[in-house]
Amino acid sequence: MGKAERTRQFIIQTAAPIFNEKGIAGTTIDDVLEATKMAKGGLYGHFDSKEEIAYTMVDFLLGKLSDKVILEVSKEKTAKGKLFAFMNVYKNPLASYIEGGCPILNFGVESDDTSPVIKKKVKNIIEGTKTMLTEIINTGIINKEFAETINADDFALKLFSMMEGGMMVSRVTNSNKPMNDLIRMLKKDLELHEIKT
Amino acid sequence: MGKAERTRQFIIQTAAPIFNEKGIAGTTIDDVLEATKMAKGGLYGHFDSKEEIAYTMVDFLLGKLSDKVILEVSKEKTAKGKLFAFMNVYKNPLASYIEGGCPILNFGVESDDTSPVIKKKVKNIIEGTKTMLTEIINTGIINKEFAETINADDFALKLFSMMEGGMMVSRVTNSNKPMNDLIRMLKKDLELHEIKT
DNA sequence: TAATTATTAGACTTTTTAGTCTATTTTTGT
DNA sequence: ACAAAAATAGACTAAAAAGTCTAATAATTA
Repeated sequence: MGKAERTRQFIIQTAAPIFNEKGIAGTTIDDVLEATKMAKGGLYGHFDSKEEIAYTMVDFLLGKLSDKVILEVSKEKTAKGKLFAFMNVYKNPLASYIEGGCPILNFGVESDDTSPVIKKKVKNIIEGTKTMLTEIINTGIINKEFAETINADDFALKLFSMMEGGMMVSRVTNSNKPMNDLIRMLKKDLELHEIKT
Repeated sequence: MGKAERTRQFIIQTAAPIFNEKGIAGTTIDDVLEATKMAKGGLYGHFDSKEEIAYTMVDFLLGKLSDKVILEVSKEKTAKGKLFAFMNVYKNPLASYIEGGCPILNFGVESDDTSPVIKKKVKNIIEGTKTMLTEIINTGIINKEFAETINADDFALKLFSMMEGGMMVSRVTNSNKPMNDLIRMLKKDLELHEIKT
């Protein structure tokens, strides 16, 4: 990795949280310059426009969350363990894994009526995540970990939607309690379908 | 209502959907002028600044949603009917009651790290809505409509979070299906606690 | 290590956005 | 209908934002 690529990565890692917190429209190039202590020429040597910067930040943040989820989920062996690990990534919305909360939620809400390009990126992550959760649950059914009473598609959608909705509620109300209550409910719900061995 | 107040209301009703769709940072004064066909002098005769316009739009949109919810819920007599009516306000995220989706979600996500004033407004609506739902459920328990197995606080939070999360998922994926699936699950869930008469 | 290439600083230009001001028009109360 | 008050149009100013350019500096490699 040459100097240019290292600097590019530094810019991305340093400025990405700002985009996650203030949104794309709410973040200025000056914000990026201030955070990175770079001058304009330096920044524009690595990116052509604010739009390109924004797309890069969105890709980086969605990828970072995705990597974290995959890492945590893959540490667990059972379906139940994997689903619990997924939920645990979302606990603590006030000090979330990525500053500013869930980038899926943030960019999803910002882009749905303003940027088809970003909307598509978010859509892909949502569908990938939902598919992953569905497969975990179906594997759990096959392995006799869960009863066939559980509907994998439904549970995956419910779980994901509660994490996203809970993220917003917890962040706006300045409390981790809503999210923790939701996670507790989901874990209990899941255990209802569990086949005790 | 004099001319001034009528014009002010016209501006609010005409421009509010733009703020809901594009966000506050993403909406310009020129957007408002174009939508209302007004000139700058006209607009600034009714508002002092973009900030004041934004606050007014947020209040209007949150109030409009709140009024709609109260109207629909009050039409029903049973707790189950009221909860179903609440959910039905959220169905059809692609052609939502207010253009641009749920203002609680939109402004909650935009303001949580950028505007304490708007964040507070959203927080109040969230808490009011959750309290309303909790009271409906508790009344349902008292009236022997629901078994005491239902936890009012938990169910209210779950219901609300699923509507908000589902709103984002449905809008980003361009499909009402996620929201409709969530509503179906919630109705089924509720009926599990129902005392059949 | 010298030559070549890549990177950076920051002043400058352009564009966009917010906000002001005043002459004119419109409304309203008598 | 008319005088007083309110509202409006739109050119103008101010500020903030994005984006460009070049001389200088630093990194890379032959």
